[in-house]
Amino acid sequence: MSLQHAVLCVLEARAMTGYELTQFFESAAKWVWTAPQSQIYPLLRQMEKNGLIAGEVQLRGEKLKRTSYSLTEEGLAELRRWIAEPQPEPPTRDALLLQVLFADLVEPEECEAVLRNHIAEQRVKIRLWREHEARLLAGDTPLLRERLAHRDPKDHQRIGALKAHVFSELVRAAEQRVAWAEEAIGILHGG
Amino acid sequence: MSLQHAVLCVLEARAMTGYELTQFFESAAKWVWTAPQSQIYPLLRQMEKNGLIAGEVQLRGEKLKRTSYSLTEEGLAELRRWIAEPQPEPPTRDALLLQVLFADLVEPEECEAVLRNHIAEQRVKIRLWREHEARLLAGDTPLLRERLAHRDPKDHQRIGALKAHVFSELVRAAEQRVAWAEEAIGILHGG
DNA sequence: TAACTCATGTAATCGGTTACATGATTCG
DNA sequence: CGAATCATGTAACCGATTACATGAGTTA
Repeated sequence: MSLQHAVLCVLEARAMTGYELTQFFESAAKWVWTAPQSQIYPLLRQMEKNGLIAGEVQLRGEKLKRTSYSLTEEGLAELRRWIAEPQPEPPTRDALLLQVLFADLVEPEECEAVLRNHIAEQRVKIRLWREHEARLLAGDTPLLRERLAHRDPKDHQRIGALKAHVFSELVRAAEQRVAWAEEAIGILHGG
Repeated sequence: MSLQHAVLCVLEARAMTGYELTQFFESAAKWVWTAPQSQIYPLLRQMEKNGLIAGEVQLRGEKLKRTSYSLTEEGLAELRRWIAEPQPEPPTRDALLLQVLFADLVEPEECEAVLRNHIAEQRVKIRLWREHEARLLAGDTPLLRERLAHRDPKDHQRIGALKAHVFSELVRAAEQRVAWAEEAIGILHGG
């Protein structure tokens, strides 16, 4: 259950409600972890039960309650432990590579269409990640600001650079993938 | 259920038993799709029920039966359909990137250890994939030979090149990842 | 004969996906 | 007033993981 640690990461910046976390994790492509709304709420209750986070019920209007969750000491300790521990590498399961591996079963044009579709999707992601990278380098995302607020100012630049570096990896990986797909199209047509 | 299509891919080369398929999909790192043994047998029965594959019971010795599965017409048609259809891109869920994103919560040395561990793992994979790539270019893997046997000889070179290109992507992606991790270590120490 | 490989099975559990449901509040 | 947003929930299902179990055939 690694969403748990992704949630701990986000809550380290500031307390959030299930709704806010949902928006965060459903804005899929933009970030490094994704989760649907239906996973968030049960997980939050479970994490609270385990003492990793603490919920504070607030009132909005007359009847509407919302629960804002924040990290406990225990939650922060668990997060630190997790960050410093090597995680098992996920098994490879890549549908596109499988499709290209057996591309000789279909017409070259069919495979080319699949690859071009992939290229287009990667380019969308590249654009989003690049924007995010630039904003991180400028120290300009809301979450980053809130995190920096309780860190030593002399570390601010380094922290921002490290975060931006993460998104530069996403960008470079996607660019590499685009270049590869273009080469594959060449080979398809007997290049 | 995409393991289904990975199984169809493998069976297109030649008929196999559940045991053979298990070995194929459990030799994890080497290939582009992974699955544990417990997934294989139930899936094969289900695929047979759906008419995608046909099982032929063979005898080994007195009592020992084994079932060898091969593609049906329907299975091949489904495989062709799947290969030519764009697959939804998997959501990003990258533990290492998450760890580096929040590396400022731990000591730089702790994060460096995680990154060095990652680099070592990538290097192992790179070596395996490179070997496989070379063998594919030489037309030298058992499965490739069996596939080429029932394809037009004038296409052999192109098919091998395309398959090798897939593994070159795995290699390049892993190399990129290594380079990135090394840069990250530099930034960690305030470079 | 003991160890290893061949060969097939099941059950519990987990994390994630899809889909549906409900009601309050705010905004145009 | 109606639409959009805020806010939380549940249930069925799927693919994958872990772990355990069984027995026949082969080899040293």
